[in-house]
Amino acid sequence: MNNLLSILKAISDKNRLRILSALLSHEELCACQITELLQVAGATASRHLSLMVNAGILKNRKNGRWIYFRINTEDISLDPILKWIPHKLEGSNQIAKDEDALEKISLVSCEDLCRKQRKDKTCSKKQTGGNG
Amino acid sequence: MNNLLSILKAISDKNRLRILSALLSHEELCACQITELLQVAGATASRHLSLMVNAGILKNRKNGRWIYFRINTEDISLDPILKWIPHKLEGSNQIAKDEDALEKISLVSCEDLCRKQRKDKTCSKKQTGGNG
DNA sequence: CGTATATTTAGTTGATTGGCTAAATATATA
DNA sequence: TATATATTTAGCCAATCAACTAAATATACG
Repeated sequence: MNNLLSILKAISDKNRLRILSALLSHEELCACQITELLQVAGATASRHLSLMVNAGILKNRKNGRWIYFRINTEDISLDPILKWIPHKLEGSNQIAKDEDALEKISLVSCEDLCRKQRKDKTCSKKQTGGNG
Repeated sequence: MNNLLSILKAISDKNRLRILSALLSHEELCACQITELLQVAGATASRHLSLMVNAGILKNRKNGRWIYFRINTEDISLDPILKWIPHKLEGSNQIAKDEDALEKISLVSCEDLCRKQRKDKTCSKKQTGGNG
């Protein structure tokens, strides 16, 4: 029961459903790509991802500084729900937008993507010290 | 997406999963029977039930003072998950206990069950006035 | 109509959760 | 080794949620 509950809780959140849907059509995505897709702080994306890993829905693989996530296809007991979800997501506006965004994100290397995110983060900080 | 989310949220709670499991094996149960099963306040059971009705998972039917709930079998898009859940709940201790409890609950009429619950409620209240 | 009563709705409270920033933990590279 | 940097963890805050009690809303029945 607790196992099932952790699976259900891991997918009953908008952003985590978006992650799942992205990985159902993209095999493997880097943490920075997920962060870019959701447009949240890296720490926030990381928390969602580790929740899904802990629930057994995702697996990850480290490659240097980057960590790649994918659906855990080893647990075949998940097959039915992983098949059902995209069916219920058909026609979703959000998912369609995400697919567009993912196409663009996929074209950029993780290095470039992370550089951009670092810049975005700096710019969004309040300019307390001023620089004029 | 919001439709799917409301379904997932409606089943990603321990007590609501217990309700669902009970109705997967019992066709139809009265609000007072669910209340008895969960051992919560009637209002609490009612809130869980209406959440599930709003998500489209359950339907209800009024019969005099009693309201009976059952799985909404009209929405066939729910079939896959309704089949998957009991599979993932196999071997759950909680569900086994619930099945035992339901056997006993089913033997009692709603009138008797509600009378018992009224009595329980009265007894659990603090005896502010005293009666000795 | 008036009383009893099953269920729902309102309103409150404590726990959980999703978001953020900052600090800690790897990893690559000079 | 020291620096840069991708990700995770920790700590905080606001929002959500599950539980309760009390009040409101049906419904049965005299």
